[in-house]
Amino acid sequence: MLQQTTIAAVRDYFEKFTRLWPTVHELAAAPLDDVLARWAGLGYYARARNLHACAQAVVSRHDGVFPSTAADLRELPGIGDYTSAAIAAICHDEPVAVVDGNVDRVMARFLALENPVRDEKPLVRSRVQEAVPRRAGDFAQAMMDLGATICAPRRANCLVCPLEPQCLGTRTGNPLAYPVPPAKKAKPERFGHAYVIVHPDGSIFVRQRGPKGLLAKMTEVPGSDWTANGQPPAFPLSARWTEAGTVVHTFTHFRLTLTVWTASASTPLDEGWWSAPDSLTSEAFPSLFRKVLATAGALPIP
DNA sequence: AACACGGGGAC
DNA sequence: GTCCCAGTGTT
Repeated sequence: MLQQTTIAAVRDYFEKFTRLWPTVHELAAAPLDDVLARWAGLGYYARARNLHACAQAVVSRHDGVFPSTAADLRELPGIGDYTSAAIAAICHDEPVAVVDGNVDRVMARFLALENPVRDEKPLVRSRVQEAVPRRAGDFAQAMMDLGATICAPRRANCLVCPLEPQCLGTRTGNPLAYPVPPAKKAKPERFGHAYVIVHPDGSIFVRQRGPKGLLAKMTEVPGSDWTANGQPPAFPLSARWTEAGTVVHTFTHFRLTLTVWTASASTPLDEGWWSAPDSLTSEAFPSLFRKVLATAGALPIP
């Protein structure tokens, strides 16, 4: 959950997940759709699918017990270089380099890297690896906490930093110049339409998104493709359609503006289901579609 | 190596 | 508005 996501955003989700599925066996046995529904709103939904696949792999390949080494952990779904090293170091004191975003920043400053740290991964990893002491887990957490509290994104606090005597960044006089940001490109704009069909009994017609790509397998309301040019709406059924407003949502790599349309109808579309008002909040809606439903007046403003 | 992949909190 | 978060998987 904490991959690219702050503790503040994760905390409530973590509490609910561990209460609902306290063991790897229970998580492995849970339907994926339930896991996705509980993940809804947290983003990066591949993590939820990986978490579920990881639990199943631990049960099927490892008899329900997590492997102990970074190399073996690295084979599990959703466990990459960082997470495998963090588990091995913190749980078992394996002497491996644990490099998260905090450590990237600390090392970019410590080494005064002139290139974006993304392009210096091998160097950073090897320099951290050389420094790993006997208490590898404590070292890993110390480095991450140093980045989180002292060598922070907008403040370096060099006066209280234990690495200051050997830090090249502070020696340049402007440690905040590091890490050098990668050249960023503008976010494209996309546009589309969302169709909120309200049944006379108050339920909303929803469906599941496709198995791949953005927001895969999450719940949505019917809508158009999201293209760069604004197209007129193509309503999915004949009814009295009303424009309820627009929703603007920023994804990682583009900005989307959806026009929200509502109509009353009782005929379902090909694929999907009617979701009653009571069940609407437990559907696997990403934040985008929560905004759409709020704009349509079908959900309280989140 | 570059890109796809969400959402929110802090400033 | 911008930046960045205890990154991973795919191409």
